[in-house]
Amino acid sequence: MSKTSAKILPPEFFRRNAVELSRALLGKRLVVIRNGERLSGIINETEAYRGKDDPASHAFPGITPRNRIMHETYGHAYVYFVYGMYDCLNFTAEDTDVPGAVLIRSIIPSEGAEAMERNRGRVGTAHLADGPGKLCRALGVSVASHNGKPLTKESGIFVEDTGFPVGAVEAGPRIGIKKGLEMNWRFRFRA
DNA sequence: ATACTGATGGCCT
DNA sequence: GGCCATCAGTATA
Repeated sequence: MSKTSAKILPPEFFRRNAVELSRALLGKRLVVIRNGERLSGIINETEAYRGKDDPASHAFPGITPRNRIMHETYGHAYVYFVYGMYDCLNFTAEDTDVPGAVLIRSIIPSEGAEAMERNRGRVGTAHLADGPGKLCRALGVSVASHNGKPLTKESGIFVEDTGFPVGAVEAGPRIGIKKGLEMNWRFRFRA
């Protein structure tokens, strides 16, 4: 039996408008290699963040130490720490020197679910990785270990196309922000 | 199901 | 010093 190998998305995949990239990432598989093990899940919820045209974006005020990678280049991990407790994972988008990123809000666990349960200190796949902070805990993603890394096999964090069928996509306002609520830049599909 | 709240610390002006 | 791109617990329905 030969298993059809999933294709790793190349950097060029991310080189586009963050809003378009948000939609395009739905159904793709996020993979993190941890202790030699593949931890992965299908991306089912994302949010787009841009630059000067987006008051909710970390990039809105201009370049700062934290958001630097959002401006510099596409196809990299932008990981930030919020609320004193949680890490959130984004993929940088747009062309070089144009700010933009996609926040990964939720994944449906596929490989390594048991390790994810341990990482989360919780039993069962329900609500294991259905939030930006939760999925980082589950996958072991943090600022220290992943921020600024290119999304490649060598980095141990990348995205694959497995041909997962995405049904109807719903768009709505982004979560947890107070500005930019008029943009429907949150996307998701139901499994 | 929705609504509220405390925890907890880095980032930015 | 104020503001968070969050979550788990609790309460209420």
